[in-house]
Amino acid sequence: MARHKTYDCSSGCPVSATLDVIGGKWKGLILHHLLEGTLRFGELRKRIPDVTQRMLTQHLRELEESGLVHRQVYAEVPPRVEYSLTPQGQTLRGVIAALKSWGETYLGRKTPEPAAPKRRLAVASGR
Amino acid sequence: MARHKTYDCSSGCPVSATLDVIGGKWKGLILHHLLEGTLRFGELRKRIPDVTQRMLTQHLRELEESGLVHRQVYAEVPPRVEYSLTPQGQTLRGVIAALKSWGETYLGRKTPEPAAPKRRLAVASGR
DNA sequence: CAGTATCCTATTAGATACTG
DNA sequence: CAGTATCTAATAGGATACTG
Repeated sequence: MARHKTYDCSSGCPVSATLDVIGGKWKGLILHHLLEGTLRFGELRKRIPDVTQRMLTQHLRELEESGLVHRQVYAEVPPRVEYSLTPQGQTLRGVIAALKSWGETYLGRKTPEPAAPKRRLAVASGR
Repeated sequence: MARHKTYDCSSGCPVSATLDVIGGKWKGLILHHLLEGTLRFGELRKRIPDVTQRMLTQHLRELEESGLVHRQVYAEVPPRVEYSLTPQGQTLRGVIAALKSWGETYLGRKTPEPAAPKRRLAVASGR
């Protein structure tokens, strides 16, 4: 999501810092797939059908700048570019796993659209 | 971030689902503070100085709609509203902890602005 | 194949003022 | 105190066309 700038809760928001890095619309997915191995640009596209070329490129660049993804360009023709996780990127495995596991439970417990119970009503007599 | 809509990788992106729910600019922080106990609106503001009133309200509403936060309104004057995590919200504890822990290491390993090594250079002779 | 370049829309967030 | 209402600015994201 490239919120890498303004971040003044100086050295106090590791939670936000992590979300800044992995919180783009497709970054979770990209990381998830790269955790299973090196992939070429086109292979990533196939695994994430709804991402546009532009967004995939952009997010990969951001992940690269964050030091999580390595971009290996082979000087061939046709060109070949392989993406893989850096050692630091690999350390995200546990985090992604936690997100995935929680999400599975959350999606399981929740019907797609609960259509809000009634909105704004939860009053108690003051004590 | 309220990307709760378009989400067609039907039942396949629990990672994204989780990020949709906790990925707002301030949601991680809000959740983090509420994990330590019930807080009033104003108390949350003090703990997250840079959030605007509007954003805090909005994110709290979204978290409430996601079923993670409970909003308790006391019919007093001056008004008092307390926010706490629902049981489902509590289940996020491990996730937030993982984000926090990873973020601490990440921030520790990374100087604020590495000023990019040289940009776009990582070629290898094709094999 | 693996991108860039443009253009454009939608979503998010911030500032400021007002209120039950 | 705990919000709403407006208005505006900044970003993120998408569509499409073109290229080394």
